[in-house]
Amino acid sequence: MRTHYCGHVRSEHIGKTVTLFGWVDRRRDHGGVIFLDLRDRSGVVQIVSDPERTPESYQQAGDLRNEYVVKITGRVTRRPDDSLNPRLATGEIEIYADEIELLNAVRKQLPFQVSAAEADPVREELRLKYRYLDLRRERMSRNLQLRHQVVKAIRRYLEDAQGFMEVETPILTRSTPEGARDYLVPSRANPGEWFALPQSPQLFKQLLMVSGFDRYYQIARCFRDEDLRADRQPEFTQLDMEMSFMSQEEILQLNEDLVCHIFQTVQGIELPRPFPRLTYQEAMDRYGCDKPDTRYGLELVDVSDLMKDSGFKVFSGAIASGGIVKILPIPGGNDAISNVRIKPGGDLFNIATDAGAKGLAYIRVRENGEIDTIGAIKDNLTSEQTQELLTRTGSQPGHLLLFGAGPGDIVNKTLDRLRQSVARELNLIPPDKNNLLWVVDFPMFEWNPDEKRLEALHHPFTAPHPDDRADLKTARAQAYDLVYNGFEIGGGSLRIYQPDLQAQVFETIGLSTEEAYDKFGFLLEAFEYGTPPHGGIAYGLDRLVMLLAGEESIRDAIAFPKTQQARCLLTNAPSGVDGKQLKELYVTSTYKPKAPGQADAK
RNA sequence: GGGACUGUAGUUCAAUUGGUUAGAGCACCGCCCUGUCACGGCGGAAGUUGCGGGUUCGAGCCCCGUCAGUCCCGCCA
Repeated sequence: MRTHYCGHVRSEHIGKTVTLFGWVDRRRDHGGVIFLDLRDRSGVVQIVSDPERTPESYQQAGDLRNEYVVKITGRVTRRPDDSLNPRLATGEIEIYADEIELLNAVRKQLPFQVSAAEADPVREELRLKYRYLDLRRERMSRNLQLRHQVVKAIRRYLEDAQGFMEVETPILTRSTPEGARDYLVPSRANPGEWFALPQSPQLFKQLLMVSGFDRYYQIARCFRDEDLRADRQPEFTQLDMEMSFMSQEEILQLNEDLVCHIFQTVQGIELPRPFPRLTYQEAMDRYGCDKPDTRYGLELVDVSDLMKDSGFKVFSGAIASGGIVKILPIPGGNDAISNVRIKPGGDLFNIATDAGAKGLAYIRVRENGEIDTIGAIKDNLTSEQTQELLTRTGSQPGHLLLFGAGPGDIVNKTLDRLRQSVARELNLIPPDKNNLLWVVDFPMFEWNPDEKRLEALHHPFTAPHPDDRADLKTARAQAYDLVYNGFEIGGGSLRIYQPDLQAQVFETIGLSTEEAYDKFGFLLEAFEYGTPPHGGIAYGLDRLVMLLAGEESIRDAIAFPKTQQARCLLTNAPSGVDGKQLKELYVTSTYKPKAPGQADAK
């Protein structure tokens, strides 16, 4: 009996004859026996070519180098030697080759060692140029398999357990209201007009609700033409969901279920439930951030009321002009953080000023309960105020207190960045911790100082909290984000389904009825044909996979990612096109793209 | 648009204050040994120091420009 076990040979196959396909990963010759490591997508299997058994196979194996695609037929045996090396993929079983067929050659010198030890770094530029080889490496192969497992778990749960249905939405479409820059595609059939690639399927999924597909999901590709980061790519994948007739509470419950299912099936991790919830206000108060990393403490303390009448004008002045004063207390900060770093030119000072702060005040709590600080603070604090301040911040000897004073958004931004930086430096972040939490009750709108108007924080179809209808300007939204270890991995909202309320929201953000209809009249018209109450959520799939894989770059969760300059080093896209193509598209350009690396040409 | 870091053999790195013929591990090639598994031994080949210019008696190292990659700010849910 000959069984085909390509890529899945395990100890239960011992005694059977198998056929395997793969790449010769390494070849060694010992004691007249030739060993081949065969790499395929399940890892590495050791092949033994025994000269006493089959002279032909020995001859073939002897001619091999580490550079062939092969088909090997042989018998699975247990390794005779019991000194197994558990670190290696090979070991427990091996295969006596009866026949080795060379299917294809491989260039003898690879750009980098595919089988190199995990610790061996390779320049990312090279990895991206030869991505197909990079993906052969164990780490990347594992990441893509993990991604596949996550998607499979999502589909199983949503379709089989919850009755969701996947619907594909257009890639060539209109601009949606997310607010990022669009990728545009010229229309040959409609001279001078342009498609936009979707920033998300937002409008289409709401239309599907009107159509009666009350539980929709899609693994959806999205595009945003903004600058890249370690966790941002110009094209990325969302798990996009929308459902009708469900309350916010029901949506959160279903999604907790989904996320627990993913962690359970993919990682074998049982997440504690229910997920903690923070209101937006609590998150900003305690962490200065709407996606707080709650794996460690370092919570912020508001001392505005204490400093209101302080003689220290930086503090009292900030409050007088509508700002706040908050403290980031750092246990052990006295020893760990020197004054040089807090004062002008220091790294922590720079973090503060980069965030918009004017400076960085501090107090050091000494052994005897005394405090060290700059004179201007010390001279203007009564001993009662000092005591209250130390009590509120839970200060012990050794604490360093960093102050933020000024407009609330700048103070929060400053202390949030300092908090994260300090936590990393002091190793306060526990490994292997999975903190998931909901942030709820986001505000509906945010003041845009540049355009001098209110802006929808989420998007303009987000429903306001039913208790806050009286004054929409300050209303909370029925919007929620899912935060995982300080990363926003999902966000959504209940949507507006009543036309009059929608009109009020447009009015609030200064969008006239005409402008609104011009932008998304098709959606507003659809809503006149009986819209069910609905809401949804979208997850950043690449980011989720990155975090589950323990990677620090989203690129390591994507098969073929772009560089920070939004180029593909493998295909060298984007590229210039010939004039004929442009002419067909009625696109004229006076800008001649330079070839990448042109300056290198002689 | 801005800031920081990086670029040396196929690859990962080293090279004192600017000073001889730019070194090492892995990979590659040859020979030997060996049920090996990061095998071992001996030998070999391999370099426009990203590219262009400048300073200098002399530049991998200093200066200017440029290309590429990474991280961050702005931007972006």
